[in-house]
Amino acid sequence: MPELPEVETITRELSRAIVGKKLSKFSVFDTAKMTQPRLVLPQRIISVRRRGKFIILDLNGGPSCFIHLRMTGGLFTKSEQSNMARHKHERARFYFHDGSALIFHDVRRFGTIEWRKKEQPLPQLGIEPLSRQFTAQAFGQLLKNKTQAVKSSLLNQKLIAGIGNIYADESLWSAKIHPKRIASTLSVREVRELVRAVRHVLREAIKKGGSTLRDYRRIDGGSGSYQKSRKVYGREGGKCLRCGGKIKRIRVGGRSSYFCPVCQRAKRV
DNA sequence: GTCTTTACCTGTATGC
DNA sequence: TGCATACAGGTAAAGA
Repeated sequence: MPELPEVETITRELSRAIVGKKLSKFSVFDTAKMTQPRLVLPQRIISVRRRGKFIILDLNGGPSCFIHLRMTGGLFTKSEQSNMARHKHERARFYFHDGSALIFHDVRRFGTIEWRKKEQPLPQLGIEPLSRQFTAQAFGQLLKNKTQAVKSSLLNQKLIAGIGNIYADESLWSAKIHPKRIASTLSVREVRELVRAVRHVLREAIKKGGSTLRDYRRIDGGSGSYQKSRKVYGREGGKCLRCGGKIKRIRVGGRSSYFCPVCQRAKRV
């Protein structure tokens, strides 16, 4: 499930692989979900960047291509194989002048590709958690009126852009905060600790190329390795690596949430 | 307006 | 083996 570290990894790899290439053709195969854009081609790819969980390809003459991988989407580069047969889950293909291609693969068809002008705003996205703007003060302001569970706030892309289920659980464990704590009841110290934890967890995950638990793959088909560093996510019944407590799974906002009931206590407010 | 639940979607695991 | 069912979760839309 691509979250910020996975999307950042793909963005960096794509940047090395396709910036400077000339896009000569773009084909959509899943016409029920995506429309064929009106594009004047060829155009050169001038940059690949990330905002939240979006991957953005900028062309020299515009528009830009906004890709969201959602649950099972993936981007794969193929050298000299732009004429190769299409896999049943391939949803779109970018063809380049040199004969190479970029494949958009998505089993569950949640992923999106949108072409829009660079200056056209993205859906409202919150603070980038790895930017300077993500301070304890700024985050505290965002949470101060929130009566929802802190985990739901972490997953709210309008507040913070890029965190998904895995890294929300890992960050809350690192900060010793129960996922169901009401966001507005966090102390200044706890908010500071959570900001530190989010930054730390995301940075470590990027260093390891993200987490490959099920579907996520890098652009050459390789895996990330942060799944080996997970402390709680997917470890129901296992021992807490900090206190030895038994990791529990509960549902928060309709999502499976893993935590240690011993060192992430639900505090009375 | 805020928060929670549901729908979208398909492969995989489980139980009968 | 074959079928039914539950589950995974990012996001938008519907419902409370």
